[in-house]
Amino acid sequence: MPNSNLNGCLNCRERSEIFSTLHHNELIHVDMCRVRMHYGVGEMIFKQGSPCYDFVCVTSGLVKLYVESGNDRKLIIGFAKPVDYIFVPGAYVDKRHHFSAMACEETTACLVEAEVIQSLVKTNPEFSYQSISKISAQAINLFEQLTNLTHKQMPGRMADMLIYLSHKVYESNPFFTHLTRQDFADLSGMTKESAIRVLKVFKDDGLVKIDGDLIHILDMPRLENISRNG
Amino acid sequence: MPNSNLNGCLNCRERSEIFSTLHHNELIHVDMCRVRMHYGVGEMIFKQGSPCYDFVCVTSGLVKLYVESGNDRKLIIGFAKPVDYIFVPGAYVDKRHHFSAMACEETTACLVEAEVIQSLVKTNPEFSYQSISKISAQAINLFEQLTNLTHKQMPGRMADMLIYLSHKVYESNPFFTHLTRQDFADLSGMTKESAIRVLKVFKDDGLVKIDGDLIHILDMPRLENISRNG
DNA sequence: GGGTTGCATTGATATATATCAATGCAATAC
DNA sequence: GTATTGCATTGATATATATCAATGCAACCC
Repeated sequence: MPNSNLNGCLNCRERSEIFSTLHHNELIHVDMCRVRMHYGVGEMIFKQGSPCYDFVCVTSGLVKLYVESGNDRKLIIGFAKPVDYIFVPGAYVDKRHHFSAMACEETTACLVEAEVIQSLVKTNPEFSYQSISKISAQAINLFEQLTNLTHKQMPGRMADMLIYLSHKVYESNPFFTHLTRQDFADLSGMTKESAIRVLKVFKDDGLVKIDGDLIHILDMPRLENISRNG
Repeated sequence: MPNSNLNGCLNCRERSEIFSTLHHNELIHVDMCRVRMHYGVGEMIFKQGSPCYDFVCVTSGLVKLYVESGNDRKLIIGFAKPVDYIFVPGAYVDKRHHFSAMACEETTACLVEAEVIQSLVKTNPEFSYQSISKISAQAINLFEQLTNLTHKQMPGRMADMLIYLSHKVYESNPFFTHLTRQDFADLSGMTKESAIRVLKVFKDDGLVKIDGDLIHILDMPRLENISRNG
């Protein structure tokens, strides 16, 4: 049964601001409709272009969100980690996904029918205000990503990415990551080979230390400086 | 008096979907709070980083929206034309503007205190749903812009830009524009010189005809092909 | 008319970045 | 134990793009 765990959504309410805006009976309703899913590393949660039926909330693991262009290049636009819900803008526009979501680690997520969530927007003003804030914040991040990727050269973009991973995704330094060099490249808009070369320079300059999956930013001020000067 | 024109917002309701969601008394209220402004070419309507006090709705002319990065490079992320309101995501996040708005032609716009609009989000579910749709559509455009700018080379980006101008901004072909070569460059993420060179190739290849401010796309299928193949 | 200003254009050159091809290297499969 | 697979790394090279410097050219000013 989907809501066999009685503390399901109530538990998440304590950890995610979005659920705190829901009234008790709304939360119960969401909880009833919820399906718990597990995804292995590399498994697709949803794919760009496909119809969007479900609202997805990540409860454990890590999910990368990326856009694909024709020539099978990818650009990672962000991550979802516990307890983030993935705002799907297409749900309010054309009922299609405009980016893909893939598990980068063993991941569990709750799915709720998109209709259920969207009807909350129409009945709960707090919830809709939260939704607007969420998508607004996402748009603001996209502005920054746009200028970073178009106005900076590779070292600046790589520095941005490392700082982003440390501050926003893993929230620690050093941090463990299972991201591949290709992911690094897809995050900073360059080829895998270029990513490797830039990282090598950073290592040689004593900016970072990379030990397998462990990344340690040794000189954050200098890295921030590289980010600033593009 | 701001609402000397009795048909003010009522008139816009007929031309812009966002106002059609407002109830009569809400519209009257917005109309009462509204200030009509005029901007000359090159005049700034609001600047990135500044506090956002006002909701802006363009009633005539053309406004470019752009983000600036440290090294005084710009990237135009879109335009607002009659009757578009400019959705300011910062209003729901940190009360700051995250992009700038500048008139590219003689422009008139109505300003309404941001608070007035934001309170409508909390009282009118139709209006908040519209707001979510608007910002969602904007986010979707940003995804596309991101991949266009990072995964395509100059000819592809220039083709995208010309198609965008013809289809979405001026909605005609040929079209008159007062945009400069620098604007073209800021739209397609390259330098002014590169923009000129790419345009020259397009002209020599018979793809477009440029006569001062008049731009004529002669071979749309081929231009779309260039856009697709990056 | 001559000067100034702002934008458009061109050419020469430097630089950043991608591509291609090869090799290394650890984990897993048989 | 050897083959295989997937990812990381390196070097050589080609290409895309920016930069710099100069010139053109129309509009406007005095």
